[in-house]
Amino acid sequence: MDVPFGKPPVERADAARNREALLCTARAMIAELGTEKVTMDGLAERAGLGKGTVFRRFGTRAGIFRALLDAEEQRFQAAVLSGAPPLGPGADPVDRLIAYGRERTHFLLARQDIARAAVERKGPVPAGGPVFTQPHIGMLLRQARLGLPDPETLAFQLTSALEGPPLVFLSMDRSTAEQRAERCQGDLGALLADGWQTLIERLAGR
Amino acid sequence: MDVPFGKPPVERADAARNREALLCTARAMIAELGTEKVTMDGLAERAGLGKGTVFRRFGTRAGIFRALLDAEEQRFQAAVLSGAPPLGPGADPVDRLIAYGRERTHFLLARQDIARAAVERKGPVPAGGPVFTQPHIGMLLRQARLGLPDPETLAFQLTSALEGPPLVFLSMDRSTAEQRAERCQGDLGALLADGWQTLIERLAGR
DNA sequence: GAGCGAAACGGGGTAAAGTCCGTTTCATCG
DNA sequence: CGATGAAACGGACTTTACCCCGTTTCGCTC
Repeated sequence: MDVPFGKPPVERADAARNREALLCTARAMIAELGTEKVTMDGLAERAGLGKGTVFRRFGTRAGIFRALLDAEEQRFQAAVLSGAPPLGPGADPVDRLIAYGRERTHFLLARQDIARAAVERKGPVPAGGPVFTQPHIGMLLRQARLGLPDPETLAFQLTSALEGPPLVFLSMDRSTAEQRAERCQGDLGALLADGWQTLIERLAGR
Repeated sequence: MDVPFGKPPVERADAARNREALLCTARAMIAELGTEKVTMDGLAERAGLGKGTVFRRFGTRAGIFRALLDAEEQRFQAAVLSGAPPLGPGADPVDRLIAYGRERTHFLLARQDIARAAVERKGPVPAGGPVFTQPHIGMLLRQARLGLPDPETLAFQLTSALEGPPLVFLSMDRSTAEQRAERCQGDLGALLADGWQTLIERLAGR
């Protein structure tokens, strides 16, 4: 029985350089064309690299966007895992749930285009987000001791309620959402965050 | 100002015949290859028609699956709009909410492959489902007079909690879900239905 | 600083969705 | 019936994600 990964065989210098170049070019293209128009060929050409390289680096189109989100996602998760309460550990679980949802809503909404482009269209879960969100919500639900029959499943559904709107269901033409936001004199983020809070508070019987 | 559609210019005979043929062929191909492997070219060829015809008929790949679901979806909606309580009108709104979610869960799960293939990967909402589900949930939430600050947004999020798992988030390799189902000695449908019920009951303060 | 194995690169190749437009077929009306 | 305009058809064409594999570069070792 051997240790699987003694060292994650450190990335080669050229590879690292190219990844930077690609991410940088990607950001530029997104800024000037929008995520829709970023194509693998286009990106490769504009970065002065081969198409094969792009795929080797990111595996899939969505992979590029995931990579772009990665640094921020790390910071977000760090804030949750070891930051200040109520988002971080230490606060009451229900308060943490509320804080998590509010924060996550704004996080996703602020990066909606890229986040949406980062969801893999085939294969497993919309990667990245849910992978962290679901277990976290599950843990907090259990800690909160709300007498729920099946916290796991509920965590699954709450994850969907939280990330679904920004990631998937909000793909409805933006107008609908924005219209409602205007009618309610609040931005969409606030609406969703408040909705989440309501959901959790009721769930907790407050 | 003229009346927009005096008559929805009745479908031409050949068009109707071809649509049947295509739907029929599609069903056959799904049964024997799975939804993944159903391609527009393949379908056209196997039905002995041109590719252009397939697109004219269904607009998009997802459109085929939507068409396949359509009849059943109609029946489902009819049961909700004018069937027997508690799914249909007449029962207490909260009971209707619970019934709706339970029924919808099973409906979607029983057709998961096709339902998933029917979601449009670009453009507006995952068509079909949410378009009906969201307003319906919204209506029931309002009727229930639960003192919710913003039933509309909540309806949006609950729709995501309800349809997200079967349609999107459950794309996680089936194993995960099934493992949990086994561990909990219940099928996934029951788990999700119970989860939904819990969510609504707590929301209603029961 | 030359050799070597592994990793990265490049870009042509494939498959599948979706578009276009010239041709064919249908339903209607004289 | 036969003409006629609208709708449907077909299949070549375009675009893109993703694959493959021969070639190049890197980093290490002696």
